[in-house]
Amino acid sequence: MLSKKTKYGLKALTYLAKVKDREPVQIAEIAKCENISQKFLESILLTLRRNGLLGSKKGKGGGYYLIKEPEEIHMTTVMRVLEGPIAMVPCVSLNFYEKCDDCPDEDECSVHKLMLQVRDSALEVYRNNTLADLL
Amino acid sequence: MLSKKTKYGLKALTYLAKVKDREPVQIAEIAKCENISQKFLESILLTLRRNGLLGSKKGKGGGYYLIKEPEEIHMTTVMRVLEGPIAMVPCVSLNFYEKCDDCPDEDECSVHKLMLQVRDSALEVYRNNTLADLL
DNA sequence: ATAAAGTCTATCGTTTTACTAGAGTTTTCA
DNA sequence: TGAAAACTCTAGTAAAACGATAGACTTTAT
Repeated sequence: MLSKKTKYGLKALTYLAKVKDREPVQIAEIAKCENISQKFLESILLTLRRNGLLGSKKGKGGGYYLIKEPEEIHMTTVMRVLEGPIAMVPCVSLNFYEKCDDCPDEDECSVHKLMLQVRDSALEVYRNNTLADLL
Repeated sequence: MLSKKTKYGLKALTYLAKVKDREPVQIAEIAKCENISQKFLESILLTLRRNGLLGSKKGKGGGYYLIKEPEEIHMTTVMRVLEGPIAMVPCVSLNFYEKCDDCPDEDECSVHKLMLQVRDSALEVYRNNTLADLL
């Protein structure tokens, strides 16, 4: 299941992508328009900023804004930042690989075989979509 | 993330698919060979049986066995039984559709757009794989 | 009859999720 | 310059899900 965190994060990014001239937008505005708990959204925007997807401006008239153009923001990045590994199993993860402690031989493992395909197909979708494609 | 339940279930199905003549295999044997907690495996095999994927024979010499040929067992079925909906979000689920309570318009929703594609690509993988393909 | 094996219900500890509280910091603008 | 607006950050928490375990019960082969 997609976490609410990812869902809200995507919605917020989309919202910000529609803003003209990358003017900073206040958390409260996004939260209200997208029906998101404000405090929760705060922490989500914070992680997006820490991971280089958003910029922020403090003080009166401040807020969050996109740092890159929507065309440059790939869904692979967004998903990895918000949701974590794209693979459903660590043993087929590109960025977060981990060997299974059960499972003596990966090449013989049916789960491995199947999940490799699932990862590749998901990856293709995420690679073919930027934030601009979702507007 | 793929749940252990699904992982173990898949391994057990694969194990059973390799058995000659569909002889019943005891839980303990599968648990031992695949490094799975026996009690946990019990409950998994039970749900597989309840959902028509396995048969069981009670008493001495009993156990679980495949009810269909591996070629007839599609991964779509297995995944839905063990893992639940294939879609990452209820609003794009074929079998478990639910409207989002936030989100006024699905067609305008960026999450919806993206997750539709992810669902379709996953579905294609699961449709193209039967248990026989994983041996 | 007895032992082997599946069935079923209940429980339990841990982790994750979704969210909240509240204090602190920075910036703007009157 | 000072007060208000707005972001930053650290904790914490309730509820749900997950992974696993315990134990009593039922069925069947021999």
